[in-house]
Amino acid sequence: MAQISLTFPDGNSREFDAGITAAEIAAGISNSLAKKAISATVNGAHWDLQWPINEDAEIAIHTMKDDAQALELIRHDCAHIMARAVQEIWPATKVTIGPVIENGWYYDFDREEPFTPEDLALIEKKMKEIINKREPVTTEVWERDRAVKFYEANNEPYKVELIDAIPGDEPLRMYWHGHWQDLCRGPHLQHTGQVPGDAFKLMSIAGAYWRGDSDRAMLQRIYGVAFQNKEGLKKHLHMLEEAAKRDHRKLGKEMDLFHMQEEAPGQVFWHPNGWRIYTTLQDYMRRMQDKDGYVEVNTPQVVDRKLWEASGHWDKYQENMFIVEVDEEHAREKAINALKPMNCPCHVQVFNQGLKSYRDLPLRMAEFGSCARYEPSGALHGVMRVRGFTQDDGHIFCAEDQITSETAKFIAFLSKVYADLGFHDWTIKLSTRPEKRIGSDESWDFVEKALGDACKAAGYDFEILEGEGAFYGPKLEFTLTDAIGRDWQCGTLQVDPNLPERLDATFIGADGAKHRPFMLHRACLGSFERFIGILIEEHAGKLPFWLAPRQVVVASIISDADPFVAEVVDALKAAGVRAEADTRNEKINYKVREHSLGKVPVILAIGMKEVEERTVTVRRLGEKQTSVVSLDEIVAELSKSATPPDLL
RNA sequence: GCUGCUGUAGCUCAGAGGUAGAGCACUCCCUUGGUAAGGGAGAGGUCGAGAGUUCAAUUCUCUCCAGCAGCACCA
Repeated sequence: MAQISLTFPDGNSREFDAGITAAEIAAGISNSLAKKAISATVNGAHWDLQWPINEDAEIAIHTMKDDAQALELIRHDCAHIMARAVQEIWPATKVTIGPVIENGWYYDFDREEPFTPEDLALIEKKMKEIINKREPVTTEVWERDRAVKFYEANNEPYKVELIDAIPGDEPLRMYWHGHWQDLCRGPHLQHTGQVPGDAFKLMSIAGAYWRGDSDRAMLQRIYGVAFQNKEGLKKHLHMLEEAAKRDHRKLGKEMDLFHMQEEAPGQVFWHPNGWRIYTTLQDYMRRMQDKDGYVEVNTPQVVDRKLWEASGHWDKYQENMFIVEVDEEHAREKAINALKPMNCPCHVQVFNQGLKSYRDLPLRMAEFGSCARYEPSGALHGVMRVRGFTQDDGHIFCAEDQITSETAKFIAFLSKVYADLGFHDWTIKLSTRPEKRIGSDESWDFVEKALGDACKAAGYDFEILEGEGAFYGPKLEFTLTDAIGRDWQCGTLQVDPNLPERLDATFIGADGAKHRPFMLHRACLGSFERFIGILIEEHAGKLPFWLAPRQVVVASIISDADPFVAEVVDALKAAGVRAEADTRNEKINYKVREHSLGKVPVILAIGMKEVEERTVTVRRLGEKQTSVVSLDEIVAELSKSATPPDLL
């Protein structure tokens, strides 16, 4: 028998017969390791304890203490155990796939009857039974024909289709959890009892297309989460509760920021409080862009389809545009317009007015452009995904040799804005040429390199998303991570040589000839609607003072203090602070509770003591402790807090 | 758009084949109270829209609209 040499994590190597399994190696080390082992890593690959090892390798044996491997196996075994449970309860159910995802797994089923929330409890109970049986997990490699015949005989057409999609040279692996069997890449645990029965939970049922294709069958997906122990599960469920508390739709109502209604689905009715945030943010962006050399423009909402045909949007996105038909009395033809879904074609029209010289470039054109897109109904989500929104849009018209420096300039701009808004954790992704594209490879080479170089020059690393670019050019995507670890793609910068061509934008070069400018599409916040949603969730409603719609409530403790309350409010307002009086006939407890729930950052309480001393008692949101400060002092302090970061 | 669920007072929700209820909010009265709900009274609803079944529908059925979760989509 051939010998192989295995190297352990401590650096020691030992000889073994080829074909030995990690389970056998573990057993050779100690009884307890044999029991505790869950899987191995063999030459970097996650390896099932049962799989033979046939060549020299570096090997490590894992136990539940190895988080990454443990979680993967627990979740993957949960998927199988859940599928087995479902088929035991409803034998006619067809199985499809069940991968591990963040925090858990899902499994897609084909079954006539829909699953109900009550079914989840049933399935969980059955899963616990299976776990308690501690049945062995076993695996075999099967011949293709045998596997296909097997699944055909068992009426599992989805599995047959999966086998067809697996490349011919890959072994087909069958796994058994007790008597139940599934086609699976593996690896898996040693027996069902290794899954912690108290650390998983079935979460929800949802529809999902077979193979993610909306033209194919709609399956039923069950989601679950699983961890190594009860505490992990508890922590996760707690995190979900926290996320629910931050939901901008809930906070939007509680803080009286905005509402939506049936008559205008996907569009926001901004209330005074929400509009405060919006205008504060917009004023800030306007100042920042102004400082960064942008000119601001404004372009029409309703634009004839001819322009959209010329830009190419009509072809591609007609379905998603709001169409406006105008039947003018004397017009021969009905005019067909569309609400603008984006601003770029209009910006090219502005650019095209008058001859442009190379001396005008780079021309940075910005618009807080209100756009309308007919988003599919199922995509709508609070203010995060809407049909009417305003982008902090901008287009930089430039020559090819300005792309790198303009990109670097934008990254610096964006980094300042994100920092001012409290986001320090963000990343860049570079999406490169897709399969279907226009333009020469040389031009793609150049532009992709320009974007990458600009990132590097600015000191930022980036991840490459191969083939994810737009058909006309590559793009940078800026993704920020919020306080509870969720990622939001906000900023973008896209190089576009196509639209200037289609809409015939030109400039006169130093050589006196006409040249085609490049266009850089760029946005920093993305849309105000969505970004405000993110801000609300990031801060759980407790916005930084300068962005808070209601900054200070001055509350009287006794009505004799009312005149001084009015004086304090006036002084704060004069100093640029959003202050309001609360002189209602209510106790201070009541007022504090109400304004705390309303996320007002500062409450100033005023009783007779304060009136006499011309002071205020300050209570900050989230703090129980109060402090007494003179009127002049608090006005100076809050006036500073209310100043936007770019004006400090 | 697809699958499933949901739609009752301003908000959060209960309820039932015989046309509705709670708490909070609101209005009025009493209370002037020192940091997360003081007491009392009152007003408030075409039960998402339309059609059907029924003696009778807000309740059952169908269609539509909107929302929620996920999928698909996101120039």
